[in-house]
Amino acid sequence: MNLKELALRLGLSPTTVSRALNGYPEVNETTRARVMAAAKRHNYRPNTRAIRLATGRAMAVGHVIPLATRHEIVNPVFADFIAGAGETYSRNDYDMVLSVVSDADEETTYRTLRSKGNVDGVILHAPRLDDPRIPLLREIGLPFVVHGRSTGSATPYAWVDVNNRRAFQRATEFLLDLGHRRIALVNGLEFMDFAIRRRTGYLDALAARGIAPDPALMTSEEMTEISGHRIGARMLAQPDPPTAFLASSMISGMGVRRAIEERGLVMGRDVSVIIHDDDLSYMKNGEDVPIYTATRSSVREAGRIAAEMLLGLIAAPGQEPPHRLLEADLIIGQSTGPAPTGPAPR
Amino acid sequence: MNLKELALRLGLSPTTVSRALNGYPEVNETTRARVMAAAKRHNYRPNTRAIRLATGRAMAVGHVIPLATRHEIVNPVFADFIAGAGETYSRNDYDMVLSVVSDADEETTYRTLRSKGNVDGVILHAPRLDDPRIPLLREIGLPFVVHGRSTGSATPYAWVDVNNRRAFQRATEFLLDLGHRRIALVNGLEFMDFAIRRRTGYLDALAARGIAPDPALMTSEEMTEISGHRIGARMLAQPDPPTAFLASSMISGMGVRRAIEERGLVMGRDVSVIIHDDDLSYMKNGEDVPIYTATRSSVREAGRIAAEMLLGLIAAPGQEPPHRLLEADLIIGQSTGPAPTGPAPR
DNA sequence: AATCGGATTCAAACCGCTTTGGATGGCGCA
DNA sequence: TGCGCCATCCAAAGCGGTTTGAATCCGATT
Repeated sequence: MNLKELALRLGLSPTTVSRALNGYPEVNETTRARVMAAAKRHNYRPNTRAIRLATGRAMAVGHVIPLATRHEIVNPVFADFIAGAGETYSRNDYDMVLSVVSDADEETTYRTLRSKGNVDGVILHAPRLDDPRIPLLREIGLPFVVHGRSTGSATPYAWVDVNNRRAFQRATEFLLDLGHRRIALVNGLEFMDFAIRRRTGYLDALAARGIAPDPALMTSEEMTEISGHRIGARMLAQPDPPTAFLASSMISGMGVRRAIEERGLVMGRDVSVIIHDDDLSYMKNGEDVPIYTATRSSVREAGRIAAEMLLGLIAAPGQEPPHRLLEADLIIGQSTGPAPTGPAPR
Repeated sequence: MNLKELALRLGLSPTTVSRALNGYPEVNETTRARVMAAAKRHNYRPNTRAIRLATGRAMAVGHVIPLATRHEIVNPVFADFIAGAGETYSRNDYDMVLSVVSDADEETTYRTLRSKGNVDGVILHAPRLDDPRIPLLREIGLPFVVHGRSTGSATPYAWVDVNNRRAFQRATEFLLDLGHRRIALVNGLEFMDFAIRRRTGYLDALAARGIAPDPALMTSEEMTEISGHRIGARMLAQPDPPTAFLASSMISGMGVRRAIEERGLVMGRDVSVIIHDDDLSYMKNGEDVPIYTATRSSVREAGRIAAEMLLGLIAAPGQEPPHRLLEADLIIGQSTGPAPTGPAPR
């Protein structure tokens, strides 16, 4: 059942039927009702491909998922971010098209997406320092929103980000207030923009209390359980071990916890741990009470917001690039406590 | 730059240019070379929307991601499955469109996808027992491939699945060979088809050795760390605790491990653990040597295979639905050992 | 020399919708 | 009665490709 056929049955022209269905004013309300009814009755759905060609809009947005060729890692937060964004898209009748692409091909992908007209805009994931994709997208004129920010980028751009600096600053302050002085930072890879900001927040808080950072307490690695465990174990074996850890993700936090418990110590009593919690649906920080004290910010919510921003940008191009800074909550769990006085047990 | 304009510059008709670019035989090779060169020079890319309308094909496949409304869980294996499938799609110039949809709207989504012509086929995720989506898709005539299987489904359908039954049977046998007699099953929710099959494999292995299953050792919950921990703790506190655990995912296995260590026991020495390892890129089972003994099957590879199967189905419809059963590897890690003789320590 | 057939090329229809630029008809008003 | 103005509807021209059916060219065949 297509428009022409429906029009035929109604004894109307395709023009009128199209207008009736799309809510244009120049059609009699009685007629509109008739058309609507007939459309429903015959289960008519306009062909998306035709709409797209006729309107020149793709009614789709792209998410280009870079596959770091070296370690082939798929970022675990994607699933939730996309779930959030997806809700927004379906509500607005947009398709979400994903391109999984090795990062060598990323530039080509954007250019192709643009010239073939597959999408009306894209979300940029996992930005780095002075990310070259930002000027690229600007140059080819494809509307985009960055999930995160890119320190050093000269081009203005739209973004949605968590206030990572402030989150880690607050977390550090919280630990300092509990009396901790040796606080380890288990950070993600620092070519990623968010990792840099987190470190800055950590350093700022230390500096404000006049505490010199100890390089031996600062690491920057992939955020896996293994890596968290290795780092935790190594640091706790030091002569002057940290009494608290600040971990960039729940997963690495779990590794740290394992290292703590392996030494017969108790998390929250002997050693404190704060993690950053993306509030992933398949990785909850406890069921009712949080296990870990955490800086929490829902990545799913970020997805929703980024998607809305992008649709706005597509609808009204040429405006000043908007942005949104989300504050993370500091939620108190059972993994933190006052710094132990005296020598550590064992 | 579009086809008409390119044709104009070349002094050819759009017909010829189109044919030259698409490799049709009825065009002089000299002309073809000229056309190709001009296309490259002017950076011509045919407009996808026009191709789609003209050919009647969407050149896109859909992945409908159900969002269980109750717990709003995004399945953590999606990211990797999709990464695998995505590679296949880009190689074949197909788009991957994701619809995130609450499972109440799932039927509508499939029907809409079909009648609006957004996709040429879909991948069905997370099948349940006698899954109603299978006859639905068959009825509306949308080609599809199921990731997993659906016990009890009368309609034939295409699928790609891991041999879950056999994997868990082998894992159980392995533990039995090590002398374990009280083996706990920490299974996923058993309305999911894969969970049922895993339990069957476990039961089969026990039965083959004449061991009666103990309901107190069999659980079926969401596969989270918390849940694994709770189950592990409860079971280990029983009067006659299990000496081994079989966990349906690495995450729940991590919870079990924590419960073990909390009791001062050592995994692999006092209590054995086998997990199922989907080989997720962000959740590796150890770096060089595996930590957990595991039944391993790459979900990313499954994505690749399912995507290829679907593209095949789209290209040649009406054939007998193909399927592919992937065997899981049983890889030996450090989490298993001979059953302790005598009473458990402590 | 006339005919034939293969190799090339082209004009035009078509895919299913939107949108522009009129037509048509009824009604109020001078 | 004549005119202008709305309200309503329609024919036709796109959108940018693919594909059908036919034309043209040319060397080969008879």
